[in-house]
Amino acid sequence: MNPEYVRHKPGTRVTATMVAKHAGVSVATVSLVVNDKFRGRVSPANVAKVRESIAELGYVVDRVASSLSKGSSDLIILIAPDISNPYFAGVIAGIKEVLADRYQLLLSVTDGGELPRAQEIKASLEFRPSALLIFAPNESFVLDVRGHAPMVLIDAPGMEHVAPTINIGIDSSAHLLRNHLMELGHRSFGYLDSVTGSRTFTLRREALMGELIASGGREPSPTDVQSVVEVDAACQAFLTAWPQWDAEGVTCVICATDIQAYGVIKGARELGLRIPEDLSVASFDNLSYSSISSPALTSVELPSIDLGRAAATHALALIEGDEVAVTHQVFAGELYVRESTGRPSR
Amino acid sequence: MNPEYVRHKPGTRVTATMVAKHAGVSVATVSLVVNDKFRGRVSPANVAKVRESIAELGYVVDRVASSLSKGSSDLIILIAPDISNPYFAGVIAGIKEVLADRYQLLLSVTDGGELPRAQEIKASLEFRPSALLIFAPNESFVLDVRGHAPMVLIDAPGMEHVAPTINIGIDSSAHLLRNHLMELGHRSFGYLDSVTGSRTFTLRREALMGELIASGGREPSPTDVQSVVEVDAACQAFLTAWPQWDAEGVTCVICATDIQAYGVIKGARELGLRIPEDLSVASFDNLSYSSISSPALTSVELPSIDLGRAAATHALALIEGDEVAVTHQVFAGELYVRESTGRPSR
DNA sequence: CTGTTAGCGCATTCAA
DNA sequence: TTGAATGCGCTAACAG
Repeated sequence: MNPEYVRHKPGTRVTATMVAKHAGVSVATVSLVVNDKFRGRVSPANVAKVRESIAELGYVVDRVASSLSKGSSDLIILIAPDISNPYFAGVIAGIKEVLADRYQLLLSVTDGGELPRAQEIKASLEFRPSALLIFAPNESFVLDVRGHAPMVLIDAPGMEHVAPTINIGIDSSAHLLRNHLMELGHRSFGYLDSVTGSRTFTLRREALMGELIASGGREPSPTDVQSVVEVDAACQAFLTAWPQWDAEGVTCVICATDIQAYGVIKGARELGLRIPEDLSVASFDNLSYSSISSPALTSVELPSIDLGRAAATHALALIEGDEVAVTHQVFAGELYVRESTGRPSR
Repeated sequence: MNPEYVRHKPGTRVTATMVAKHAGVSVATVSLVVNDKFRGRVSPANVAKVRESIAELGYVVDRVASSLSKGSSDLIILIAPDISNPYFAGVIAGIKEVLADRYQLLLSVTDGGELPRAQEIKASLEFRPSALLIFAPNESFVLDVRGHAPMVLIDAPGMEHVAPTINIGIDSSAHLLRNHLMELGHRSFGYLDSVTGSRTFTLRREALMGELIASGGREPSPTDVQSVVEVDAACQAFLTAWPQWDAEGVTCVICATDIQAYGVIKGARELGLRIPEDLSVASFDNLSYSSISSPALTSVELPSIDLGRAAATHALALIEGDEVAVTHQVFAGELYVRESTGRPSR
């Protein structure tokens, strides 16, 4: 009961026909004006009249009808598994930078910890997007969807044969981290994985643990420790796993993401463990918070903005129909050594 | 030159007509089946045939045409100023929880630090959304837009007369923080604001500084210290302001957001300032990282998930056309006192 | 139960 | 330079 509100009045919508009538021209003329295609096609007088009428009536183009007519919406859809990870902010920033005003970016966010499902992708396809950017898919369902719209995969190692892919240099990152940890003298490693078994995460684990074990390290049980990408969930997972890990001599815990590493730090604090004296912690992402956490976190940078930029650039090329020479790009990250890793004291 | 790719082939799109022909039925029947309205209207045999054809041909509904025909898209648009603030993740989670599968959530993200502009909102309107959720607007342009679609404002203090609004209890939050800081003995306060002069931020500052000054505190120059909501930007802003603040006896810096407080912590660390002995830091948001920062951050919780839930619930009610009794909700937050605030040593 | 038909609002022919 | 006509693919009302 707030009479002062201007409530939504269905049926009140202003159409091009109404504008045309108001301006004394035809719909075609209105269309030309709103689409900025009137040069040399519409008289200045009519352009002015149409613009006045648009302003006066408060007309906005119906993009739905427009898209139907044109056969495609100027929409690029990003399907991402878990926007709660601040890592995405960087990716999104990179994408938006490239798209500018040419395309609207639509985010289709799956639920926490879930992978993009076929359903999500189908639903996105319904919008007739100009292109699809899919983050960290792991299933072959992407195959079903090919051919419907230009598609670029982001952080999808092992799927380069399916569609153009922008990847993170997991192997080189893992290598950097391994060198660092082995040099410090660690030999027994716990690993906190992400629950979204997407390929990028299994690969982070495999690449790193593979290297560590090949160098003489070992991974004690439990080996299936995982959580969603949230501080508290990761903390819980760590607290549950720690007694066994501790018994088996773990001196270093590596996490799939920085956020989870924060959870481990939190858990370690609760247990009274000193970092890095009693336990070293390292992870992937290098979020900007990692330099001010307590202790500051040793982390491998995964260049988010670059990923976004490259994916968007690639998508634009596909839309334009250009033959794209490079269909697989990899961005390598750097290792940032901070306070959370040190020599094991035992 | 990757021949194995299935490239996007324009014109290949499968339509309901093709499905109908393939299944030996009419388009109307296909429509009924895909929209789950076939009970008692289509024979089981035909339902099966249609479903088979859909699977075989890989048909997906054209939501654009569907929306045009129905007169409305099942789309709810969230216009947000700065998705890089992890605070949004909570809001989005709350919204998605309520919308479930009934509506698609479209995020229209403005550029870093920018407010939702009229342009953004106009562009969103073009999609014929079922509802609009607008985060932290500050301009009266919202007035121009009223009546086009159901609209709910989030974190928009002072705009309750424009549209239904879901707010944070800034006053009570400021009050809690003031009590805490005055009790500790602080009297001279620096304030690091957000650049997006949206009403929620100016209010955070006014409410808090107003109370502090009324209680005998003071705000030294510079008073216009602000940054975007990013760690490094905030760090820079702090480093620039600090010499003067220091000279004028500032013992406590308050930030508009946790992220910015992390920047202050980072800057203080660079300067060799001990927190809280030399400087206390507090802020608004209470992100989950604030409990593991170094030092852990004293912060006022602003309940993000509740905001999202309430906004979505309200939007659904507006869409259904229900007369909504409560058009203005406020969610109060709690104060979390941690290590970053203490008695001033001078 | 099923098919036919008439728009939805716009962009784009094609004539004038 | 302009306007009338056609169709984008689908849904809803209707007639069968």
